Amino acid sequence: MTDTAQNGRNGVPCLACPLRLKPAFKDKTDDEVRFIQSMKLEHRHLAPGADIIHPGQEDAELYTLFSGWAFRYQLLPDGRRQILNFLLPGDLVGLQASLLSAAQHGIEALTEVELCVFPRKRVWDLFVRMPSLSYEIAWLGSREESLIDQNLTSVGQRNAGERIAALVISLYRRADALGLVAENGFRFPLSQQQLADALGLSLVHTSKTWSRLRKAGLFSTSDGRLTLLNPRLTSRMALLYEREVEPRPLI
Amino acid sequence: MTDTAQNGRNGVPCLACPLRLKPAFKDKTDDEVRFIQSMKLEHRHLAPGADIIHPGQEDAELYTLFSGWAFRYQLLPDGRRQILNFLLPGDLVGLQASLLSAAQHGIEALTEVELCVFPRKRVWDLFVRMPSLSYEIAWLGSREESLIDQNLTSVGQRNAGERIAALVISLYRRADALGLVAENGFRFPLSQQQLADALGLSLVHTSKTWSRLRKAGLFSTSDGRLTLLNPRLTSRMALLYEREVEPRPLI
DNA sequence: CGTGTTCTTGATGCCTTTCAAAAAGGGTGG
DNA sequence: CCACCCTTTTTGAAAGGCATCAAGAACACG
Repeated sequence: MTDTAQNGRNGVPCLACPLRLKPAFKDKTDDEVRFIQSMKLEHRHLAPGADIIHPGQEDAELYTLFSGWAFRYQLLPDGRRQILNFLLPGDLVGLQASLLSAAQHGIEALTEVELCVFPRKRVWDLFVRMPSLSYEIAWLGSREESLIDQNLTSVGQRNAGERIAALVISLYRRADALGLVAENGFRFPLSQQQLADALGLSLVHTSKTWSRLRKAGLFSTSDGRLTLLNPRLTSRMALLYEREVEPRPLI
Repeated sequence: MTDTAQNGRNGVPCLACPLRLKPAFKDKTDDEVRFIQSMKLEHRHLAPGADIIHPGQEDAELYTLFSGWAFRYQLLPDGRRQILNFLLPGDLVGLQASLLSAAQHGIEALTEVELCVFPRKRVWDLFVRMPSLSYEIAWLGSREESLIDQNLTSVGQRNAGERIAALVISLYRRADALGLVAENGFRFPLSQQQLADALGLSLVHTSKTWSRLRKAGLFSTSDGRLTLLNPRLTSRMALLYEREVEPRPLI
């Protein structure tokens, strides 16, 4: 099913990484890819719901999400949960946690995931030995910050319908850049509770608004997939204008 | 009034930077500080309300905030504004904007500010020549992301009173680490409109909740200063537990 | 085919927004 | 120093969006 079995403990060799071929990612020199390969400790496979990083963890490793979806979240002492952002294939996972002394958030697998594991200790090496990669890591960190900025703007300023539209559009575009969209549809593994926690809305209100937008013909769902029926209307409702998705580094 | 006049266009020499002495910051080697000095193009002085980076700007420089307060924000097409985070002395300004091809946000001076200007073009040099500094820049980027995470959690999960309490506590702690607090009071230059935009609340509701918390004895304001009268109660209302403020790099 | 989870729907209430206008500051010029 | 104007803050009233409570429907799974 995955490549793990055929390729053993380290999965696909980085030089032959299928993700690298996607238009979403920038080209790398062989040197860089070889360095990445040498840093890669393990190819890890986790089940849906598994903890990738738990809140407060002090020895979090750095990962690249090879396949599947995950999300980053923060808890309040009384149990309320905010989902901060979603992680899709090619995204760096745990950069913040691997740089800071303790993780200020948790990361959980949303679907089955495969992770390329890079030991925390070697991140420093990378900065010393591979400036080009370290620059790209900082770039990816900034890109993630920019995504969170947008989520914060959404939660702070948009109403329920606008928030849902914005989230759907944004995930659609990211999935599309990865070649995961077929006939305007893509795998959409979020439960309504997770949606609610990402949007800063109650479960009930999320459900009602979600079905209102479906009935309005913005999108449809079936079998864990979401199909965007009216992208124009959806992005207009979201007040979210197109932005070029420039290719990004894949570490 | 400021040191700018006496020190000319480059302000205080970095080796004698008074900020560096504060306990909030980690020590640096002379080599590192000299490199920073050599990268510093200018010491810039701006008035309150000035644009430091405007939304969409493609040639944003990198700055360190030497004195004063600023904030980062994002606009929706219809004019709604979300303030993403506040910047205090010693904070890196414009990292995201200087790495990405176009700024996804604006940055505005809240008070008079002094900025150390580092040319965008030389950021790459820094990654090649000074791995220790590049690592610290990535670290500071992650720290900023962590602050935004907390704001997102606040806006998504806390009610009006809790949000205000959390913001006040968080700014208090940051100001305290910089030695800006005297007798539990510190300069608090936010208008209620800015507060509202940071909290994701309407101006009216912000005003009412703000005065409710004042009357409840959490804090008082006068003359542009805020005094924290009941830190325990405030942080309990905010559901915000203490966290060690570890010293951070000052670039 | 039970049993637990997730999703849906209805009813109620409150937190927050919106509308409106007065009060309080802040700065300028006479 | 006061009159005047503009911005910011405060307060009241009404409406609405969203949360909460509750329970039934749909679904997944062993």
